[in-house]
Amino acid sequence: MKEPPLSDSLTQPAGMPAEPTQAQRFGRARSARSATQVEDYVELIDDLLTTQGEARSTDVARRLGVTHPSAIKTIARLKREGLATAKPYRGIFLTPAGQELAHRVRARHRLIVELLLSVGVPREAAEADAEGMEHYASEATLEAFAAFLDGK
Amino acid sequence: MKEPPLSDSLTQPAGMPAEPTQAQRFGRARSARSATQVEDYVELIDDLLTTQGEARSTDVARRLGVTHPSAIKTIARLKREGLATAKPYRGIFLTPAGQELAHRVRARHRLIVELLLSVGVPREAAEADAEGMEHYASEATLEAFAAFLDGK
DNA sequence: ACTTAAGTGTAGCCAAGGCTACATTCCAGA
DNA sequence: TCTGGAATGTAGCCTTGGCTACACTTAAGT
Repeated sequence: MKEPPLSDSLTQPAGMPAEPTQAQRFGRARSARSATQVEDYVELIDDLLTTQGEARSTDVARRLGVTHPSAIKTIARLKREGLATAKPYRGIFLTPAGQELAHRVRARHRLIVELLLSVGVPREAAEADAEGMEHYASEATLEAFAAFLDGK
Repeated sequence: MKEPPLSDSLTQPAGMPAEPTQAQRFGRARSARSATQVEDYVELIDDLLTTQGEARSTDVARRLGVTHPSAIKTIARLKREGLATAKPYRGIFLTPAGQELAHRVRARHRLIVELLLSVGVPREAAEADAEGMEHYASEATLEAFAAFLDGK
């Protein structure tokens, strides 16, 4: 999935038939969708590296609930994108870029879980739903969440 | 994408290495991801039918920001799944099941936008982010949102 | 009544991300 | 040391959901 051009964001005159705006929104959602995979993997690998000292493809597969060939294929994509490195039969490691991304993703995840909890979502549901929702929260939304939690 | 078995949900003893739980969460997120497309289309078609009186594939394509062959392909899927009907060169219509789904999806969308607004997310971001997040909100979360908005 | 542009449909390509089946490598215990 | 099972890697298939290029209807304007 190649990201669509996401064309120029002309501000829409109020009250106009806002088709382009809607199309942009869907476009943004599609881009986010294609990034979710990369984000989940990087976060998980970072987690494994810090808690277990190593990240092996089977561990990644098991934690994600997919078969190991699926995991390996995606890890290959991470390598292509310069986020991870791995030598055959050795573990997986993150490049600085990968680590950077992992930390950003984790912070975002935690923020969203916190917000969900603070509006009364049960812990289990908050954790589960955040797993999907986190990939769609824009900067503006994250800022608002932080401010809300702060002012509570 | 076929939905994975989503294996048995044994409740996890607290403090244990909660791998299965995490795998289940990712599994749930994957299922949700494959449903997003269907939900978006059904909601949009319903919207076009009520506001324009008809839903044509090019309109759907334009509103979603994709080419019309892409739209047609997905609409074919809706037909396969019994959510929509269409005769060549005529418009697209929703079956009762499709309408039911459309209404549920729209209600959910609105609820999420409302919640985001109520915690201080700017309108534009709320609308855009809801487009992606809505597909991941569980029943428990939606109930919590409703309760939160109610008690405000 | 024709012609033509817009709308609609079809064919075929690509990448992502699942899967199963099979091959290879590693390492621990006999 | 050697050997067998677990871990890892590869090959090949499927579906989804994008795309472009091309074909066919429909309907509108002259």
